[in-house]
Amino acid sequence: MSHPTVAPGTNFIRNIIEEDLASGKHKTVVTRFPPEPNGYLHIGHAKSICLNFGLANYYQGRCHLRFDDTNPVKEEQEYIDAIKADVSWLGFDWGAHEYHASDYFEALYGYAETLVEKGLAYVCDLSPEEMRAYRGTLTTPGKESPYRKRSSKESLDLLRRMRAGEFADGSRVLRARIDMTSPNLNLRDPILYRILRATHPRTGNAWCIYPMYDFAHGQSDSLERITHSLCTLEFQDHRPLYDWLCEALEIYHPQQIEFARLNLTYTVMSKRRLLELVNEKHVSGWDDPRMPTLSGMRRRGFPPAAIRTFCERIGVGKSDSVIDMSVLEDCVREHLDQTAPRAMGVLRPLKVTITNYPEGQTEEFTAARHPKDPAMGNRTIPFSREIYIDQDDFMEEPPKQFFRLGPGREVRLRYGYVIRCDDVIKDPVSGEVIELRCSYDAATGGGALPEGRKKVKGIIHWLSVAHALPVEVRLYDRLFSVANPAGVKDRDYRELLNAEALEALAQAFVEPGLAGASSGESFQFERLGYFCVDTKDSKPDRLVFNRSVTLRDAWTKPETKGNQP
RNA sequence: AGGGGCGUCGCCAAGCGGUAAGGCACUGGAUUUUGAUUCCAGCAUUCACAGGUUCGAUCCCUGUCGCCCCUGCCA
Repeated sequence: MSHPTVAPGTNFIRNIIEEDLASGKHKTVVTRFPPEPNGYLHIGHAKSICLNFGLANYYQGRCHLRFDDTNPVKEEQEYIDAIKADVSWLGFDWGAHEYHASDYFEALYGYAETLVEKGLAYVCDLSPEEMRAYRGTLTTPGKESPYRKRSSKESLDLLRRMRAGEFADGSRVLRARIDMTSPNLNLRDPILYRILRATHPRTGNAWCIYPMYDFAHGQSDSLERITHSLCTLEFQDHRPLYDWLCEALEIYHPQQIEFARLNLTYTVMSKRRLLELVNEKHVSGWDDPRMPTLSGMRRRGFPPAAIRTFCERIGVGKSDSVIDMSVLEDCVREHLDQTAPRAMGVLRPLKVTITNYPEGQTEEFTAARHPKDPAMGNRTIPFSREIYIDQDDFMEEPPKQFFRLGPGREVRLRYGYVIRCDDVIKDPVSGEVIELRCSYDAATGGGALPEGRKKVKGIIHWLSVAHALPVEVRLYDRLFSVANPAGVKDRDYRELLNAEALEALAQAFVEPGLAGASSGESFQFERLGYFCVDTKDSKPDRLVFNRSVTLRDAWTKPETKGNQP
């Protein structure tokens, strides 16, 4: 089905599957990824996708993509399309197995009549407020609805008329007859069907009653012969109901297994909050590169393979956990380091004049596209009298540990000459350093080091002013300024957004060789990080690069790296 | 005594009665024309705590403590 991914590590779910296969309970593994199309997929969904598809692949079974579309007021076709695109991009193929809970509406309704006929469900006329009052509380039992004693015959008639549209929205519901005194609230005669007049993305106005999650999910699993139904921890309390319904209906009974959802530092994972960030324009959209959505990460330049590696690396368990963002960043670097061609880019240009280099002269240096992959070939980099270096690579009063450029200091231009800073030119008004006047050592070209010459420790990137390609670079960082924005008491998470998560640099430059870079293509800007051509705003004559992630940096002090707890 | 879960290194996570894998982070050091990569080395005498069973317990039993989830006609 899908191309092989990372071999799954051992975890409690695999152990269960191994036992089921060994005991003969199952001969094959059938899983499913069941998104509700009410938002875009995020990295938390990726964990579930990789788990479900990964398990199916590993055991040579199959994994279905099933939309849990039972609430038409929140669901949209746009989300269905986006979800499919994201799952494909992540590298998984559901083949012919695309399903929708709405495909089963007729079958589900049939199950409802069956339950009524068996005396296991009834139509209840309590109002929502009354229903709440009758439900009891966490510590006190509920009360039975007066409609609970309704005959099967009457309930069946009412159910059919509910479907026929004879009653107003919210006026009646179908309930399972279980136990109003159960300590598990989900078993206090849960609602199975509600009356709701809303246009469904797929069934249009064919229905005015819709099944609840509990009466759709497990039944869909059963119809599809899912062997292992994996869901997140908050559904643990629903499992007794899942089981009760399969038993009551006497249908194929899949096994529900719960695992902990993913939490990542410096971001939020709830669809509600992500939707708010989009609607309130805190970000440019679901695919804003700062978002933890798959579409955001795609635009940010994260390779799908890196996300798969990440999902494998974090493991699967049942304890609430928060994964450090550095784990994801490491996965991204790991993949990009191997695949991204190198190039030089100057983010905040500082002009340098090589005073002893002939005016009008140009020469070209040759450099490998990748230090470890000769197959990627070479590139040529033009050099001339005036170059740009990054402002960060010069300090007027450098500390001893700083081995880049400073007054009177020497530094090596990557792939080029060793230069010495002779003069620092400042703006007479602002005092800002606006130009450096340096001299070069002609004997050091292309990395050469003449006999007896002291080795230069610092190496910096640069670009010839006359040849540099002007581009826009967008520096992205973590969305929030605190590790757990959703967990900060008395502060709305929106107040904790990292104002520096996006910095657009309109005056940046890159090697002329990048002129033809294609949309989405990734490069490593040497010494800076990985950058990709933005898929939305970049134009052939005005490239826009997004920073995917910085390089590891042993120089920048830890406290300035944004790693506070 | 509402119910359901969870508690192994800063963050994840293996482990399933025989004496604590691995990853991230961090700290040293080597290589390096990216302060990158790579490479070596270090990093839990201890598994929430207290008892018990056992020759032996992170793994079994009992109790305690801590954290998470559950009172939508959401999923």
